[in-house]
Amino acid sequence: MEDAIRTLGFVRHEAARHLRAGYSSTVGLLLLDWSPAFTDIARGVDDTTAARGLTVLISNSTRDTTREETSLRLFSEQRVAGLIVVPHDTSGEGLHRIRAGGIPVVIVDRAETGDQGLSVAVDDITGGELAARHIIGLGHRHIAFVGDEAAALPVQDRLTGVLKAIAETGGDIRLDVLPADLTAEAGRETGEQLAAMPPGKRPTAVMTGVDLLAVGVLQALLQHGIRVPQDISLMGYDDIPFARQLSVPLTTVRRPHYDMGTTAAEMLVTALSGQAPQTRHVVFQPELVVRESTAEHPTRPRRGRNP
Amino acid sequence: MEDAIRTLGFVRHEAARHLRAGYSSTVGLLLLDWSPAFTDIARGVDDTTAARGLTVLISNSTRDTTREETSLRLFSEQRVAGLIVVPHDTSGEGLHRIRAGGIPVVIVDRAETGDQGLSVAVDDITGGELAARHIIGLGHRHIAFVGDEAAALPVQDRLTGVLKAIAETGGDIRLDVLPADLTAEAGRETGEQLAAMPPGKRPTAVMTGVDLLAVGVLQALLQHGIRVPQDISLMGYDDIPFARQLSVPLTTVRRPHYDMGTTAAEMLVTALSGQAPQTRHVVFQPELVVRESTAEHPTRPRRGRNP
DNA sequence: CTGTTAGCGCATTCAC
DNA sequence: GTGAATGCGCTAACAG
Repeated sequence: MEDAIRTLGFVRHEAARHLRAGYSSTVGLLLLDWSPAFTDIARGVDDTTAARGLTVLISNSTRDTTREETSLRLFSEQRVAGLIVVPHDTSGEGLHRIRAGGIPVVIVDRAETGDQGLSVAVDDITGGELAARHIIGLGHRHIAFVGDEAAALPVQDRLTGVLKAIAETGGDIRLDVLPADLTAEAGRETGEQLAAMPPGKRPTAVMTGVDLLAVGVLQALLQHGIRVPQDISLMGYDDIPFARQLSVPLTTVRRPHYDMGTTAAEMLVTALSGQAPQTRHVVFQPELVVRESTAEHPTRPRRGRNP
Repeated sequence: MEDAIRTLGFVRHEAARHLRAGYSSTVGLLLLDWSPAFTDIARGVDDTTAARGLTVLISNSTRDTTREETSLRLFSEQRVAGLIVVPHDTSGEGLHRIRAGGIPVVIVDRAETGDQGLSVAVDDITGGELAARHIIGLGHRHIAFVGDEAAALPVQDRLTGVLKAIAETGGDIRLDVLPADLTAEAGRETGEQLAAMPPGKRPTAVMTGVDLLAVGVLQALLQHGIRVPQDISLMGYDDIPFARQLSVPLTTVRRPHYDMGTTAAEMLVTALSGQAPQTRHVVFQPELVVRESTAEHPTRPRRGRNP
C-alpha cells in the first residue's frame, strides 16, 4: 500500500489537509532584514523547526511598517500555526489582531512582560552599560555613539545603558550621538565624518549600535590613516561571526542570536503542543568581548599614575 | 463593504482559496546552508518575490540528500507554484518528480542545458582559471587548493579551472589538493596543518574553494605568526561581503550572488505567468578581485629581472 | 446585477 | 474490519 502510493507518485495535498484538519504545520518567521544577526536567528529557528517537521515561511519587513503589516496579513491568510516575529518598532496593531486570533506568537528582540505573550529578548540596557564602562574604564572622556536612536528600540536600549553608565561615573564625559541607519554603508559615511573632524575635536572612542556599523566606521577610519585603536577606540555591538575576523578584531558585546532563534522556536513548539510554557519571557544577558579595537586613551593616562 | 470586512476582522483562508483555485502564490527556496553566499541569494529571491506578492517558503538541505528529499517532498505537498533550488550534488530524483509534475523549477549554481529546465549558474571553471592565473602570474610554483573536491560540484569546477590553467603554463607547478568541508572551521584546521609544515615544504600560495575557508585559513596562519601575503599568498572564492573587511583584505573571485537570486526569481515569475523565458540558462561570468592577501613569490623574482 | 450552488482533496464520521 | 458520506472556506459558474 505504502509502496503503491510511492510508485503512483501520490503526493498529499497540504492545502486540502490543512483546510479539513483546521490546523497547519507551517510557522511564520518575520525578520527586520537579512543582516548577519537576523540570519543567525533564522538559522536557529530553522534548525529547531526542521527537526520537528515544521515548514518555515520567512519574510522580512525591511524595517518598514507597511511591509510588516503586509507580511503579517499574508501569514494570517496562510493560517500559520504560529509566528516568530522580530517586530519593527512602530508595529503592534497587526500583531494584536493575530494574537487575538489565538495563534501563538513569540516576539524576539523586544522585552515583553505579562502572562499572555511569549518573548525572547536581550538585556540591551545592561549591554550598553557593559560597553560604556569598558570605554570609560579605558580613560575615554569624549565618546561617540553611532546608531539610529530614532528607529530601533534595542538600539535605544543600548544608548540608555550607555547614558546610565556615564551618569554613574560623575559627569565630565561628553557623548555625541550620531544618527545612522544600521548598515555598514551608513557606518562608512559616519566614519568619513569622523575622519573629517580636526583630531583635537574628534571623539577618542566610538561605540556603534550594531557591529555592521562598526565595520563601516573601521573601514573609513583606516582608509584615512586613522589608526584603531591607537588614534580612536572602536566598539561594536552584537558579535556577529565576522567581528573577530575584521582587519582589527572588534571589541563588542555579544548577543546569542542563534540561541535566541532556537529558544524562540522551542517556545513556539511548546505552545503549539498546547503545553504551558516554562517561562513566557526569556531574557538573555549580553557579554563583553574585548578584542583589539579598543585601547586606553593615549593622552589621559590611568588614574593614579601621573599627577 | 471593504470596510465591513476590515472591521469584522475577516481574513481570507489561503488554504481554501488555494484548494479551490488550484494554484498557490507560494514559492519554495531550497538552499544548501545558511552561509553568506546563499544568504545573498536568498535576499535576491526575497526582494524580487516580495515585490510580486509571492510568499517564500525557505528550507535548507544542509548538503544532506535525505534532508533535501524531505524538503522537496514538503514543497510538493504545499503545492508551491514554483521552486528555486540550489541542489545538493547527489540530488536529481526528487527534482525530476517535481518537474514532471509540471511546476517550474529554477536550478541555481549548477550548469544546465537543454530546452526544458531553467537555471542560473556561474562559470566556475573560468573562475578557477582566473584565480590560478593570478597566482601563477605572481610566480608561485607550489600551490595548495583547499576544498571538498568530493562533494560540491561548483568547487570541483573551480579545481578543474585551476588544473586547466596549470596545464597551460607548461608543468613545473605542484598542486596539493587538501580536502575540507566548506566552513570557516574546516579552514582553521587546514590552516593549522599548513602552519605545522616546515616552511620549506609549505606551499607558497593557498587557494580555497570558498571564501569561508579562506577566513579560517587566514586566522590560523596569522595566529602562528605566518604573514599573509609575505609568507603565504591566500586567495578565496565568492567575494562574500566580508572578504574585503578581513584582517588582510582577501583577493578572491567574485560571484554575483544577489543578482543570481533576483535573476532566478525573475525567471520563475516569468515561467509562472506562462510566458516563454528569454533565456532558459543564465551563466554569470566571475570576476577576479585583487586585494591584499596575494603577493609575488618572494624567492622567485619576476621573470626577466634577475637571471 | 445579486444570490445560490457545486466541488477542489482531505480526514472524520457514520453505516455496514 | 471496509466503505461511503460530509464539510472545511473558498470561487467560479450559473440562475434568478
